[in-house]
Amino acid sequence: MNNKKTPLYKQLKKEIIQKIERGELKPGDVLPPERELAELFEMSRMTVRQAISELVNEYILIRRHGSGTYVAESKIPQGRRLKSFSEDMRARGLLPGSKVLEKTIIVEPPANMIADLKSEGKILMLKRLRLADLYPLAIETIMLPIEKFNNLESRNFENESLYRILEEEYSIKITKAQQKIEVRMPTPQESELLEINYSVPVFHFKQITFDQNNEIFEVAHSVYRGDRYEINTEIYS
Amino acid sequence: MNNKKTPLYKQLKKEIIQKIERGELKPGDVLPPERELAELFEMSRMTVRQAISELVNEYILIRRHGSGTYVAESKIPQGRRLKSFSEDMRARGLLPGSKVLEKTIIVEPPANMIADLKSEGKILMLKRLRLADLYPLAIETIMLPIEKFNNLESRNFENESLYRILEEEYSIKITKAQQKIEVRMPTPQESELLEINYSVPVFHFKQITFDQNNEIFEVAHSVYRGDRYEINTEIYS
DNA sequence: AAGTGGTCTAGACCACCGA
DNA sequence: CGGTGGTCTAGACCACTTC
Repeated sequence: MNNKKTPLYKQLKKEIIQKIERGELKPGDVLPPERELAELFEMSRMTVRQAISELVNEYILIRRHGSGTYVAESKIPQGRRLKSFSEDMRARGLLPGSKVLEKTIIVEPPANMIADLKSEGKILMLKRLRLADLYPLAIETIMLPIEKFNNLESRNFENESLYRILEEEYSIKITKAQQKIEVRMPTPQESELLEINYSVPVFHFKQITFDQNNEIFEVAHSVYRGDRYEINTEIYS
Repeated sequence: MNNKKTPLYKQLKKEIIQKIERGELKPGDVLPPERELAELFEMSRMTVRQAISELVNEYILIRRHGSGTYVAESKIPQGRRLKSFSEDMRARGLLPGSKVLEKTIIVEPPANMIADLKSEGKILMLKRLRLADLYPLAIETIMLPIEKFNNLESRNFENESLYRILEEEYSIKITKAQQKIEVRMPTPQESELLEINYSVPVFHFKQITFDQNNEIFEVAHSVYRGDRYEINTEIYS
């Protein structure tokens, strides 16, 4: 057997996810029946069901009563995928751009972000104006615990993708993000930076991003112009 | 026993939700231990756990290992499931309500909804003011092709769930919805109905809903107060 | 009819929390 | 320590899909 501390159903979950990642199971493929998996992995059917149930909740598998369990067609519904600003813009047919407004190392995060970043160490704060086809579209403020990312503060960020750097050079895999979306009026500073009238409302996104170990590695606040941005999404029952 | 067709765990789920709705269980309250619920409702503990697990997934309950199971506080993030207004409110710990503003049968849908409803027949337009804890929170305008739903126009809708009627009496299964979310300022009529100042921005949701045959059965526009509503969501890579 | 997932039982032992 | 939720078993029968 494997690690005795890890629950059996989590081991099976991992096994299935890896088969999907390695391409041995492709979208639309059928999984072996639950009874067979139980025999194969030497666990009871209820334990198999717990593993599968969690994967179904994560939209990775789909159950069809009387038919079988299948790998979901598109793991995550279109428009609900976690996208970087650049990816998002490209998907909308716009040219992404970036202008660094601030890049500082701080000890205390701002009051409105402190709740999520109960950090013990220093924090890199990166504030960027985000452009779409050369026009300002959003203001993005990102907080990263600098202790996890040696030398990250020396990077430029003007035209580099932060997520690409984290993934390729710091082996961070982004898995999940929690997002709150509010609507409000812009502050005077925001309306100036975004070049909008004070009467144009904005989206305010507050995002907490998790890595492969389910640890928070980023807290981001973004303010988007309400007159030039809309959210498109698909939801399922 | 109750209805023999309904699974036991769903009966228990309903029981718990009703206790929350009636105020017998308030946010932060402890549920009876699983073993006690099992005895009380004459079912096995695993069945109790299935009911509770689903409510935990819907962010209605929270489990604390070694301590107990609690009713979630209203600020807890909600999932990415397709929810009716009532379900959404319940998940936030608020009491849903409804007031019909308009219920008419029309031939031509309004210009801003026509694109999605290339309908050949008549349309039922239902406009409701949606309440949370008795205060106005949203204005919802729903268009349904009336030819598909015989006699639906005779229903009251004041305190009936539209989705429940469609599901139970017309065998419609809701599978998917496409949503656009914009932010804008309210019209004078909207700010009056929602009881907000003209300077409070609003969310504008435009939703197209699909049934089990992937056919559009509903087009809905909803306008939510920006000062009292926020979207909570999880996204995955 | 055969095979699949859906529901359910009556136990067992482990891991964590709080007094 | 006792009580809680967390994991797990080895069955059983039901409901649905597919042939």
